[in-house]
Amino acid sequence: MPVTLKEVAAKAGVSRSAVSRTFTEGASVSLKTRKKVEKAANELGYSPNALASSLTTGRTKLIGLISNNFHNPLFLEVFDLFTRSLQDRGLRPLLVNLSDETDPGNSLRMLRQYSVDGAIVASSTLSPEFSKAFRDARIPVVHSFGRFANAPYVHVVGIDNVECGRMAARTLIARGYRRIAFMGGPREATSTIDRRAGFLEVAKATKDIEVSESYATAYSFAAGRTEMQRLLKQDRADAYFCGDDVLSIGALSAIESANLRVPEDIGVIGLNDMEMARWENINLTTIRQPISQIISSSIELIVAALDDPERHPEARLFACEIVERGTLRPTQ
Amino acid sequence: MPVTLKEVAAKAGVSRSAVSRTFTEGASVSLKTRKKVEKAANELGYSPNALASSLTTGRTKLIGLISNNFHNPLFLEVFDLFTRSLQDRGLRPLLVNLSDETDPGNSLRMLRQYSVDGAIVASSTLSPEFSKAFRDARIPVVHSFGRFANAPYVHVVGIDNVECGRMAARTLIARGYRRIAFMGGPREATSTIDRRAGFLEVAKATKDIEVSESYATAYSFAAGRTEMQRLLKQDRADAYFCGDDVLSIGALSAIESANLRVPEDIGVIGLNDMEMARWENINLTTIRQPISQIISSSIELIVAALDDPERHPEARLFACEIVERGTLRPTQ
DNA sequence: AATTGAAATGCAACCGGTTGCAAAAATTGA
DNA sequence: TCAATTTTTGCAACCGGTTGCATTTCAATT
Repeated sequence: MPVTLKEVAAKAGVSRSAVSRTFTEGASVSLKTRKKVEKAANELGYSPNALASSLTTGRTKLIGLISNNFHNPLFLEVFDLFTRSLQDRGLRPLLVNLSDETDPGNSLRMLRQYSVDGAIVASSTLSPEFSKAFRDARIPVVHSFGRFANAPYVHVVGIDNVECGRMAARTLIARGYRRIAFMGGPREATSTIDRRAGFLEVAKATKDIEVSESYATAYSFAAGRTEMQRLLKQDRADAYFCGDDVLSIGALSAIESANLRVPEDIGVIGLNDMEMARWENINLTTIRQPISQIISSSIELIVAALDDPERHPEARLFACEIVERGTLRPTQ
Repeated sequence: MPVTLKEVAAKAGVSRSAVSRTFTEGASVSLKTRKKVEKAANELGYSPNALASSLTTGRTKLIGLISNNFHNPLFLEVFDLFTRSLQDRGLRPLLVNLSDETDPGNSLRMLRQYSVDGAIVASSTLSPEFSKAFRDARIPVVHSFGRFANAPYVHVVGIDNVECGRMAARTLIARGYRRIAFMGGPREATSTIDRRAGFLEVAKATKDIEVSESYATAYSFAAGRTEMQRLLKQDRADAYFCGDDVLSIGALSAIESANLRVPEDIGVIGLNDMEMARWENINLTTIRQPISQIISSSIELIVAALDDPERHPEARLFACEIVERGTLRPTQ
């Protein structure tokens, strides 16, 4: 049904090569034939079949966008930015939802079948096995929101979670909180592990500070609320660093339900600065993750990797900053 | 670099056709050659190139997933469900972000270049021109969250927005609110228009009810808050039906900031029942849109349309229900 | 053992493009 | 004006598969 090269060639009275060349950047065509071809193409409503051409060029301009974070509101912003930036560069996101997948095999196979030029793994909770699988299949990959390493196995773009943990601890201490605690997300996520490490490091190095830790079962509102309810029944801390904003908001709601005041009775600091943190009825003090920088950097990196698949893996880290809102006391 | 059919054929000592047939459902191959081929394929790590085969079969199993709602948290759930269901059926979502696009031409061209088998337009605010453009290009399309019509131009799956408006009005009236108001999203969105119509219809048909209306500039928290702040300075109503949950939450925050009590001083009812409405510190009474039904029905419809592109366009509507939470007084 | 029909196989053409190469056309310089 | 270049063009082969058709293989039947 769709118009093909051949038909355009026939109508324009030129060879198929000529048509192909008019639609190929930098190919050698005279102005005269180009005009003829363009005219015919317009009249027929022709547009080249990207998939057919990929067969010979070896490039599909398809990029696998792989994630398992379909419940973290931050990721709506993430998808928005990724899809727009990819589109702007003429690349197409093939979305892969890994929510209940643990084995990279399937998704890898699928992305190979569609000959994606590259893959972006966007997740802080996904096992590194996924990125590794792509690397081994020689598909350029960047792991966004991944874990930093001095000698990364694939391109990694993200934040320094250890430093975020330190920053959180320093901030809580500076506000005069003495009994501080880390409330993490899933124990096995590298982001949880790193944030905890930084947090404890500073807390333990500071005298007169008591520190404790606990874990919610997921990065979700319900998990945060449940965990905070449990904590409130016990011997609670003065301030909590929650592994993530959704978790913090869940915790805040538990605190509120228990008729305790924030930030006077309990302080809370989150991480991410997702949209809801800004909502005036939530007004969460948090650590901002510069997602638009992370994403544009990821795109830059994947584009570079497309040009040079042998490029040495690189880790790019971005600094985070405290966003002052209402859930922490002012500095003493 | 990737292994091709030819190599497998050589290794297995059979023709290329034989290899192709072993990987084609229902093709005629003897058990013996199938074994040989499978062995060779496994050893080489072969998996067929879906794009190359689409050239002859005319099917890519690619589905364009088109949306402009990258700021409505509901759509994270929507994307989650769509991508999973598509994957479950062996279809692949090619994501198109239409956020700042007003002309269907570009996206249509792009999706044609990639020979998508079909398209799902997931948006309540996108102009019908988009779906029409696909229909005209003879690409099967379903418009999810689209506007109902008796003789729809394409497949449409969604809710009866007019009926939702009526339901909202009836509910507010039943709770004893007398001065009720509609706070819509963008004026031009069909969802806004329809919800308003149903709301006014019931309100005007009920005696002793005073009704008014106003519009926020977007379906967003900030827009809802701003609009409610404006309303509070004026002669305000007793209860508001907001065009959407995010809008409602923005409105709630304005009410709270003005030290008015919900639901005693002002009642609010939203629409969507997105995740945040359930959050205990928000606890929004709202009208639930059955998104998982809408989505599974959309998928069903697109799959059917793939099989029979000439299938008559059909509109499927789903009933909504009130989700009772804390922002409306109990029935008097 | 011969006949028959069904199942399996390979050949070759095709899907919609791209591209190396040689021939043709246009341009340049003398 | 003509030879030497440079640019443009078309041919034909190829990318990685699929498929109609004729041929071969196999099992069932007599």
